[in-house]
Amino acid sequence: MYLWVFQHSIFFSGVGSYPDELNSVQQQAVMCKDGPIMVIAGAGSGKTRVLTYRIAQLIKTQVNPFSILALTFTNKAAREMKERVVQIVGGTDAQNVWIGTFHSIFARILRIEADKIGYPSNFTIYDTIDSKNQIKAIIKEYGLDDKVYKPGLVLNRISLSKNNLITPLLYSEDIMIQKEDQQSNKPRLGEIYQTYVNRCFNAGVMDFDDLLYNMNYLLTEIPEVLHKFQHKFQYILIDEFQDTNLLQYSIVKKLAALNENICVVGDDAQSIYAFRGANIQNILNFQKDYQDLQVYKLEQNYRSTKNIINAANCVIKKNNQQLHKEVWTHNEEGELLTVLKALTDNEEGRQVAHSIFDSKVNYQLFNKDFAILYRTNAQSRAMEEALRKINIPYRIYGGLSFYQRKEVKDLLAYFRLTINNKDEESLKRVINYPARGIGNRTVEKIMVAAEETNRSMWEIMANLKKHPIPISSAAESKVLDFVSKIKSYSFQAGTENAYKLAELIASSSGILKDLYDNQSPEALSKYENLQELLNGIKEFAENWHKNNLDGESDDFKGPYLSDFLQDIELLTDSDVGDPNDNDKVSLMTIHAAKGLEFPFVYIVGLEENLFPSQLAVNSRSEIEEERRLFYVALTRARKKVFLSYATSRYRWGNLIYCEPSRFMEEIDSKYLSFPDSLDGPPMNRGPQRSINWFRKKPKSTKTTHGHIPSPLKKSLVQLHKVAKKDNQDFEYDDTKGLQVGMEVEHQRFGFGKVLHLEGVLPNQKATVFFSSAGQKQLLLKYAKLKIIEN
DNA sequence: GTATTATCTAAGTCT
DNA sequence: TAGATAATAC
Repeated sequence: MYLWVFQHSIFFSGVGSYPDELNSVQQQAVMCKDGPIMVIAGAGSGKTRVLTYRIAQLIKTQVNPFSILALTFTNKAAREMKERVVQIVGGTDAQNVWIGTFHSIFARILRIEADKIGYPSNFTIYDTIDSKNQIKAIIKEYGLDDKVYKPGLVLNRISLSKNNLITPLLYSEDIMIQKEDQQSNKPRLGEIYQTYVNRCFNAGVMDFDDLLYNMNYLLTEIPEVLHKFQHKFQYILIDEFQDTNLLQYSIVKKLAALNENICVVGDDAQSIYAFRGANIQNILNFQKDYQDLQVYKLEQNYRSTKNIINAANCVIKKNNQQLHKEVWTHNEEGELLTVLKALTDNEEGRQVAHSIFDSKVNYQLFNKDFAILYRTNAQSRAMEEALRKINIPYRIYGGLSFYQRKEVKDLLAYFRLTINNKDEESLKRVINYPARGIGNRTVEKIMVAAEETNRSMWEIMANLKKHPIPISSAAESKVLDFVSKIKSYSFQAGTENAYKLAELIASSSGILKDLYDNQSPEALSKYENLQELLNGIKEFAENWHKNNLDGESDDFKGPYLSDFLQDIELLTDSDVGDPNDNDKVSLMTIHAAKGLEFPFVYIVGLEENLFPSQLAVNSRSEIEEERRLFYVALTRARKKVFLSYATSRYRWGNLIYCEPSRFMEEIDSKYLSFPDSLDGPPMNRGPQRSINWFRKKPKSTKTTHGHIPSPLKKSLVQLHKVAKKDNQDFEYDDTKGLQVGMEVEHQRFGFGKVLHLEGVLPNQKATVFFSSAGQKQLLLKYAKLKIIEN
């Protein structure tokens, strides 16, 4: 409380402006309190700063934090915004502002209002994998060819329809759409769409798009809800407005219709989600829809060097479709952008890794100062391997997240089924895992019965006694066992603490045992992942208690399992960071990098048909989107950009030759440097050569940077020691002369004793007993065992 | 109904 | 290359 007063007194002493923190345009955008406002914010021009100070300023002028709504696209952006508001106005007020992603805020509202549109408030959420599986099942039932009706494409089309407010009915009535589907030989897409929507509804489930779609539906169909939230949210702020689609815009417009206190911030040059229905048109429409709109342009960049800004401007200039804007900076000129050329994708990885190593030493930087950005997730592997080889810690954002791993999804499916018995994808996932004798035939019959009666599979299963279906009595009793097991979980979900129940489910469902009994290394790591998930729940429960102490601290046992599910359902793994251990190189797609900044940025895979993507090269508008993507990538960097490409790479399992990306050529060469190839790492060099290369100062840094910092030598020696140690331990196979009875060490299983040997050398197999992991059969050429003693 | 093996085929970006 | 699916054996 004291803190709160203190913070506010500082505030009021500032007479309401922030000359030290904000430039004049930023100040105007912050101080202009009421009415519609649009801020066109160039890259690095302090857009988040405007948003956060604006929220602070609103609170300062006595606006109730509960009536401020700030919407972002990513959890990360939301979290950062919240943190920064906390810094300015203090904890309590900031916590009360509704800051979140479109999806999470709407999910929160829908939980409260779900019954008004026929959903249970405990609805569960399908992620993309679940949605695809559901669609796959429908395609199969219809007897259609899933090579024509590719589930991913079908989902895409359904998603785009929802985001453009096209219902299944409108879809099947639209002549253009029907013609399109006929031409692409997929006339039954509309039917699939309708069935998919029905199934989700019957299962009490929403997919990502439904969270938006149903929010809009709620506001359209239930006037009392519309009025409630129109009155509640007096001030609305939207981040990354250029990425909103029609559906999102429709919702926002409805919410803001009463007060018209809406502030949108965006940059058309950074619109990179048109493929998902994002509509640049929204920016233009906004000007039409709000006649008394105030527009502010932020053009001064505070992030990057002149060279980077100039290079980025060269690129974006090639686009026809754009609002006029001139981004400029007062920052230093900085270094030229360095172009790296490699022969293969793996070589590219090596060069980038070595260049990072080198820059780290030359400029005395941390790992976390570097980011490697790529167009597609598949490119991360070469980078990972190279970084691992020279022992540079890294962290991958995106890709297959923790929550998308099979074993994690399996356990979560039990949780989801516990909370929402009707959740069909979760049901199908675990009904026979671990194996309990309910086979495909039985499941199919349940699905048929569900389809015929327009009910969920669960309802069929739970009413087997009253409404039998043609399955064997053995199968029936197994199904009933399963039903009663889930029912007992569901019962406990209302009384039991999340962590306790989660543990109970993990063990009594048999998942943990199944993995434990299977002694393969894969199962071991899956087992560990589940333990990690359980630990996560434990931590969640503990934090939850801390955060809710002031509230209902009576003898409340919560949080419940449903609280945990709601907390994680919309998380992606970029949200599961470990804050204590964050000195790591970041690897991510450019899409994921939007809104972030790093001192040194490596943009890799700059090749035709990769970046720009081959799927985009045939249309002007898609090429422009790729170009904006490149613009986003360039403007992530503060100090220096490296552009790299390979002249060949493996794709679809075979080697293809690549040409440098057109985007590189669009940068005026006066902003580029091409290091003499002799100075770069030579191809196929052995470990000896690479060490020499490290020691030699590369030309690129020699010409642009004056001196080598003095601790260079020391760090070099240290880093090499680490790298070497790692290699010696497990890279070399020194199991020649391995005999029964010897003590060995394995990278994962630790110490063990050889019980048995069979086969001859290239394929020799050993049976080893490990104290920590039990008995294993290992192929020597893969296991990389190390002999400890005889 | 279950487990193992063989074959296939997919790889664009996110909530 | 790896994960998913189909085919096969048990």
